[in-house]
Amino acid sequence: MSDAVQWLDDEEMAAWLPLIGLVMRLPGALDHSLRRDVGLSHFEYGVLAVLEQAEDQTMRMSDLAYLCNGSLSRLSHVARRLEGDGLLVRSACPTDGRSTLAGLTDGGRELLRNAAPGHVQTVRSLIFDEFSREEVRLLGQMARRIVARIQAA
Amino acid sequence: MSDAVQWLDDEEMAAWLPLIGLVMRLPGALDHSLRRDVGLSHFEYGVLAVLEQAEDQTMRMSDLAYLCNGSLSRLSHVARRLEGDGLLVRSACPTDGRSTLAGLTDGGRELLRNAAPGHVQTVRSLIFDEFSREEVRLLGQMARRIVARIQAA
DNA sequence: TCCAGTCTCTTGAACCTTCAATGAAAATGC
DNA sequence: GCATTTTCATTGAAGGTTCAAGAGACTGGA
Repeated sequence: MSDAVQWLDDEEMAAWLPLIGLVMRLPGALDHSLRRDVGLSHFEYGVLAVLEQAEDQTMRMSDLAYLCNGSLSRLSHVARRLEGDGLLVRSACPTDGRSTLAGLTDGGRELLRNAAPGHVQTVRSLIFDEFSREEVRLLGQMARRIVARIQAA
Repeated sequence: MSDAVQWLDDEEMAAWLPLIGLVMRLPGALDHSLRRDVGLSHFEYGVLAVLEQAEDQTMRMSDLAYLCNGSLSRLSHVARRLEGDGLLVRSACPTDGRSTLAGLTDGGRELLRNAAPGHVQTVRSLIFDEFSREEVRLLGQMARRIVARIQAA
């Protein structure tokens, strides 16, 4: 029986612990600065930001959830709150009766315009000020490969 | 006035989006497999795992919270639940009346023994099976630098 | 010694996410 | 066509996290 566990060795541990630290602390850090500056969580900000890039600033809920790295249920709850705050509108999809389209409102656009500079500055100070061009490329590539693994699982 | 925003260019975006994807999806993935296998969240598992490595398998709540990448409040709530499940005990610190010591119970040790192999396997399949030795070293180093930035902020 | 300030931890309320159930519409298979 | 299955989205409940407040214990200076 070869069910012996291949434990993490010291080198692997020395990489794993900081990685866990990163994934556990970064969302909180982003939440904190966005909440302070514009009263939004990072996920809420992400929803609006993704929508802004979309054609007609409109997108199906499922696609939006996928691009925002969240569950459809989570997005649905968040969309209800954002809609209540006048930052987003939902409407029936004309071509598929099952789908709902989420669209950015003028209020949503304006909030993004106010929020974006501070958020970019936060992101720069946490990430891009620290790394060289080449390191940034590498970091992105590694993150992409891990996300692919997660999605495959 | 030089308050012009230095937006993220394409290369930076191409790194930032996957990194966000990573930090938003990895905790959920770890939660999911641990919840399925042993009924614990990743944070709960982390609390027990950190305790296991500690001297006397005992540690002050604040130190534990720090090493687990969570707030003291979060740890306090979690410790109450873990204590209720008999996985952990809290006791007064003999040398500092403000502090509380958290210690691993036999039940906690046993649960860890059951949970660890599957968890290591999950981590391997998501991270270490994907990267070379050198890449792993780099990933850890980058994560460490970002965490340092977060803590400095 | 005393007291103001700080540190450690807990608590309850508010809020958010997850999970499972549901309903409606579209696609599939016979 | 019709029944079945799958997809899309919402909902309410359960459970977890955050935030602000507060209790108790230590510290250092007057």
